[in-house]
Amino acid sequence: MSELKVYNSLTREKEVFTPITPGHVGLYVCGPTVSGESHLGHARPYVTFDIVFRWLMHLGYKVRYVRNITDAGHFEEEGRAAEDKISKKAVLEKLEPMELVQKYTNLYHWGMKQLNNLDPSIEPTATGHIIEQIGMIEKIIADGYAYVVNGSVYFDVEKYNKDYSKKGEPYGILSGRVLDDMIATTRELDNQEEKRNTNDFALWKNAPPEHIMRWHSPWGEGFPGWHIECSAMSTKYLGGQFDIHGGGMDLLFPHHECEIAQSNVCNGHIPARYWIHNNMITINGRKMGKSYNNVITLTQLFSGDNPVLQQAYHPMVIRFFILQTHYRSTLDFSNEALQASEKGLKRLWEAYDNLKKLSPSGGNAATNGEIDERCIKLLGEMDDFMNDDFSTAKVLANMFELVPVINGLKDKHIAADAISASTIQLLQEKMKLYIEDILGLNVQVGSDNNKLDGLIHVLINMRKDARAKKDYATSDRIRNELLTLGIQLKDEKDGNMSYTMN
RNA sequence: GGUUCCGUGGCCGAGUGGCUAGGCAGAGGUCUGCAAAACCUUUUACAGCAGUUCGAAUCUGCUCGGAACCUCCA
Repeated sequence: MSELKVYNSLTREKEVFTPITPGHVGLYVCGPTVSGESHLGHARPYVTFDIVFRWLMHLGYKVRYVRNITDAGHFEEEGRAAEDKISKKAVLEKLEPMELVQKYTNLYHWGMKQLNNLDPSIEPTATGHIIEQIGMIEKIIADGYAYVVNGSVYFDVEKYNKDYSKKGEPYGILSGRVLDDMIATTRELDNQEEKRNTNDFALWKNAPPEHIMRWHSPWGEGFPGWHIECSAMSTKYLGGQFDIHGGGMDLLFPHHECEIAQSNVCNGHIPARYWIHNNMITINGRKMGKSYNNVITLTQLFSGDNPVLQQAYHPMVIRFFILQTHYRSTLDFSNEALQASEKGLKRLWEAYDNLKKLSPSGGNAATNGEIDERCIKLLGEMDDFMNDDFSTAKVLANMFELVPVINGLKDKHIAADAISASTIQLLQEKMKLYIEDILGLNVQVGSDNNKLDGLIHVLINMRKDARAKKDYATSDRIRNELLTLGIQLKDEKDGNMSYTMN
């Protein structure tokens, strides 16, 4: 089997993946800020890195997957006016930030479950690691790369850039930005007067009186800066240098750049060796994001309750939609595209169902060597595609090429012994492995559907009887009325009937 | 303005020099009491211009168009 290659944003090249500690992988992914509901755009990185997680485990690595919850520090952005109003109320009437955080954390977890993402190994919160963050800031100050002003602490980007450029690690190494150019072109921003230079960023912010979330620190009451939590938590759980750091492309600058600077000062390393970034989901060619007012939340997506949605979409359709493209390409949302995914997934899933029912009736030798070899080739390539920077789109393409073979065997268009028993078995094992374990596609029919299944079979038998008597009025009525309920009967070649449900 | 990237057939999307993914939609056919599904066949491509090459969607340059980041953001 080929070796795993990943595209490293740091070098802008596809590189062979070699873990620092043989057999183990440390994976850190930037998680959500839980001050609002997760939307379709958030689904992308978590599905993307769920695939990375699953594939690394499949390759036999013991993976520690750390994905944080940002539940501190960012709340001043969430509508300051509303916050001021709330602070005048009694304690129980007030918006308690932790209540908000809890609500959206729960909703986020629900969404991840719907999308069938595996739980990370550790899901640390920013509020739970204030001490570690303060510790890191103290170290940065002690080393001379940060300064205190009015109870806030800022990172000295220019000094860092000057010193670390000598090591070949200038500020901007990840995003390709050149500090001198940036100084010339930086926009005017608020609250910049405390900084020595506009590119400096906050490690700790002094909390104004109305700010609800606040902690004691050596510099007074305040809250951590926007980037330090990831450095603190990745260091704590994965070490000063770990294997993979992931997140959305929009985090590349400044978030990951700042993380590199902080961690480099504290730990003497660029924190991760491989940086993996997923691209955005767009809608009408624009990134889906709060500031564009074009978000579709996950609850809306699954319920259809949003004006731009023509219908509800099953979470697995969303997952399939995401997997049909490479993670580094933009993915454009449209009802048409999602409906195409819905149909495609249904087709794949039905073939997979058919495959599970096939018994390897052929002999050891295939009577149609051409098809037999083609199956083996298509299945074998899937491993190479995954190893080639997680090309799920190609894996799915191969699966779809196998669909006509599977359906052909089932409908007897292809002779049962056309492919060998061992190839059938391989097909069954590998499709299960890929569909369920690696791509994580799982269309739950539900275990409590036995009664419904029995009921439908009563109707199927009635229809069979009617057809035997050539009472087509009755047989059509059963079929048509079930269809209006979303249950579609299909007459099979051998006189049996099957059904699918929407 | 700077940094990074993209422009593929009706739609979505793979694809880094020759072997022209895949899905959805469209067309024709097989099967069926009729359907549906399935199966078979099939049409429409590589933004434009110039260059490198025996040969380019794929490399280079220019033009046009679009996006992300530079500010919270997956």
